[in-house]
Amino acid sequence: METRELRYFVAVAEELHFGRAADRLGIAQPPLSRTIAQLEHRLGVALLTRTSRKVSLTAAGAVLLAESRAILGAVAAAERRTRTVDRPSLVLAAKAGGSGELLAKLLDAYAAEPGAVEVDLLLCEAHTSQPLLDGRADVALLHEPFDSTAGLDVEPLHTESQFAIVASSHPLAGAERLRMADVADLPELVRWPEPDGSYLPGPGVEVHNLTQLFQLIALGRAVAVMPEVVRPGLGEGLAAVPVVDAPKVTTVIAWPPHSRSRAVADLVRVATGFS
Amino acid sequence: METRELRYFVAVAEELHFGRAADRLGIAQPPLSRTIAQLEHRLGVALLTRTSRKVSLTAAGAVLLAESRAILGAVAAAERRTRTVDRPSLVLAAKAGGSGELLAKLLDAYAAEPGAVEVDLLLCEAHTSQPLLDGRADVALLHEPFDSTAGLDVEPLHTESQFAIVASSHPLAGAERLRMADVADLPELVRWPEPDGSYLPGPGVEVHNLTQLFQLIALGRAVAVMPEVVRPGLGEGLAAVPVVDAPKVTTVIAWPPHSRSRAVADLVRVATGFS
DNA sequence: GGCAGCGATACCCGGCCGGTATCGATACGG
DNA sequence: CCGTATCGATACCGGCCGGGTATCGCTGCC
Repeated sequence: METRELRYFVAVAEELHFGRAADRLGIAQPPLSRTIAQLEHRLGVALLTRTSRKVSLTAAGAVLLAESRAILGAVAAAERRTRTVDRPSLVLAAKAGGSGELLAKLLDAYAAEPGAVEVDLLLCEAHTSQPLLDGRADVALLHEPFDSTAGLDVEPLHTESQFAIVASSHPLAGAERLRMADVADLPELVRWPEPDGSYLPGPGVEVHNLTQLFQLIALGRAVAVMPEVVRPGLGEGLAAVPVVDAPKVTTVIAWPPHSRSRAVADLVRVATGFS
Repeated sequence: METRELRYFVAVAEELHFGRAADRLGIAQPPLSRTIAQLEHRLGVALLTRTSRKVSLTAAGAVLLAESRAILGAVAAAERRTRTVDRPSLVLAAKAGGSGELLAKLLDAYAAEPGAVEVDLLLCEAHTSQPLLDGRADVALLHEPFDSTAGLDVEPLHTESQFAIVASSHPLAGAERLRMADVADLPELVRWPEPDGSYLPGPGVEVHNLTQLFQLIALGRAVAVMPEVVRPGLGEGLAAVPVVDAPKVTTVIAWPPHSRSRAVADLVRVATGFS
């Protein structure tokens, strides 16, 4: 299996449409059809079921899609790491708006290290682990249990409890403390995007980032349960009420398991040092 | 980067010789030279330094070699998992001669599970984690701290202390208990192969598997420190003496982080259930 | 039943992959 | 010090494969 075939397959599996997939790949549709057919032939398994109106994934196709994404991510990561080995630098992914203070402390402490290299920040709206898997980043600050840490090495840094963020005018804003049951079935709960950027069907507003979320909450259109770190970022018109039985959130530093980078090891050591 | 290029590069990086690498790949030397040169050109980095007498890896080349091995392993794994999704089966890697009883218990308990699939055993001489990384196995029984568990999800099953295995006629055979210092610099210690099958230079006999090792020990040519599990497999002429300060050995069950297989989850649950 | 959308098929072209022949450099032996 | 063997690079050629256009066949829909 060549990465070209995997790229082609991922495009078709994601679009579920040969024409659009070919378009996205910048090639014509017939060679794409042919390549997928060859791939299926060599594997001896059907990856897609096609009628002339609809394309869908088989079980084998679903497996290969997941595997292919991981592989293509690893290839991109390998490429970047190979390219940048001579001019060392470090890309740190973090959630925009989250863990501001921790991040500042970490960057300062690391910069004071002997042999520290330049650190580039990659601020994500959501799915902070994604850049780690596709090679855009070397290290990430993640929040368990929200972010997936599958396939990554992690060290916990900090654990904190969660708060309900509501509009000041919301009936719950005056409460001393809340329980999950108090917020679990409010109609104003929101939906975050899936890793591929799509949204599962269901009730609640589709939300892209924290700023947008806070605006919605201030307007009384949404309610969210979030860790303590976001509190300093709350503006006017928002209130944070402790949710005593919400799961604790752990901030972890994560990196790819095979990382041999001196810089990553230093940063992790510094981070765990003052946790 | 195509997997073809990575396969070619790995061959050259491992052989450090274009001719032999081309031979191993079943192609002629000139296209191999050309492909590597193209790869370097596209990456904008030198991967190898060549004189007409010697080829060696650059820092970038060392990085790409490690990454490439992981990628090629992931590709092979993806292929096998995609192929076998419709006729589910499970390949379990374990060290030949190690953990025999635990293995039998595990297989029996899993077979009794509803929805259990066929389990194929892959018995390894050493480096049991390798088949997991290159896709030949779905689950493995590993022994920390001997086996590398980098990049794998693990659950500990069992911890045990270590014994020195010596010939009955050996001066140490009569001891009640030993310390690491007693065996650390015996001339009869052995060398195990590296993951690539080669042996680091140094003193001691090169050893391939347990049977061979036991034979060497019985002949008084070797001494080894090993976990308790091997005891039942010891034959005549061998003695096991506790080494009180040797690191504890933990048997773990390990699987690739992105595994979505129902069968793997079941097996892990069964294994951790009776640990 | 005509039509539009979509994947498959047929066929052609150009580039790339792999082959052979050879060169240039280097270590080594006489 | 020079001949020689070894090894990677270069030059050049042929065939295959990846990508293009044109078209077919099927299917759901007005």
